Amino acid sequence: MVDDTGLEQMVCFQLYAASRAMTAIYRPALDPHGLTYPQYLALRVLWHRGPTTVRELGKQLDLDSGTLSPLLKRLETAGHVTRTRGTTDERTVVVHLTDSGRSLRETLTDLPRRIACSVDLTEDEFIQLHHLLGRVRGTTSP
Amino acid sequence: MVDDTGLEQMVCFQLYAASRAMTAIYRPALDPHGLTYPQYLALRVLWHRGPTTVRELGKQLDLDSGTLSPLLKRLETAGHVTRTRGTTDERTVVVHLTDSGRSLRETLTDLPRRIACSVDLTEDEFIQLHHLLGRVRGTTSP
DNA sequence: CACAACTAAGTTGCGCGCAACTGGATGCGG
DNA sequence: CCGCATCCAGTTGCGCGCAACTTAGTTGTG
Repeated sequence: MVDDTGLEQMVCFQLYAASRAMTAIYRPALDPHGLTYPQYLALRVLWHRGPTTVRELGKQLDLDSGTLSPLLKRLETAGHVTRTRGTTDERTVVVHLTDSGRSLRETLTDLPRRIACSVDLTEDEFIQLHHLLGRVRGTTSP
Repeated sequence: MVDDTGLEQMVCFQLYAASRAMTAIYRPALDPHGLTYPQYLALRVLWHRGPTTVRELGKQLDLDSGTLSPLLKRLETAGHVTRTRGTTDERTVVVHLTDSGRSLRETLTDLPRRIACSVDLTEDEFIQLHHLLGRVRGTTSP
């Protein structure tokens, strides 16, 4: 099982493959609503925090404006959010949920739970995985 | 720390963010050689297995021809591999390393070790993480 | 106040991922 | 041997990610 590709490499590939596998699990649930997984993540932040600047969305999701600007524009044309210039600082753009965007929260409310059930990990394993991924993120991003 | 976004959701996002963080760590090491992380993974398979069909590469990397065909074409124009039709089965395409592709193996030989050092996890934590990611992959992909 | 340094968002360009499809090769049942 | 389902790569189209750059607005400093 452990071949000569090296354990660390394997971990990195596993990360890469597992991440894609997880978003693949979300896809069939999000597709009917015309949402992608990153769009869903952006909506989650908005559901959680209310009106949010692009910059703050970027901090929460670890994405830059090069990714977020087109993504938010698509969410806007889909009718889920509006984008308005900030009043005090006109450089910023504040993203607001529309009724459509808010209503998605309820229709998708039990999604994470359903996903968790389809992934065969125990509660403890979820916590361990969460902890380890947090450490990877913590030691790599700063 | 655990807010109302739900633990499973957090794990999924952590996976998504950690995967991108890891490939970001590889980037500065691969960039000078004009390689991307997925290209590096494909080369690893070729280093490990020798001449390999596109289909087998897809199985190893969990990618389809829609992703691999252009990737391999770029590796070919970069001079690292050649692609030739299979002799017995002319549907298949066998990917061979060139001298250039083989030489990369030596220049990048200690890369995983260096990456592992820059990620502050213990040996045990690497093993745990590897195991948990394997379980996620195992329970989601089939 | 003037002006440089900085910042926020957007744009461009490129390489993935993945769905949907195409075309050529293979194999298998009749 | 023929026709038809199946399989392998490749192509197309679209949405990320991310680097590099642009534009517009803000802040700080003399």
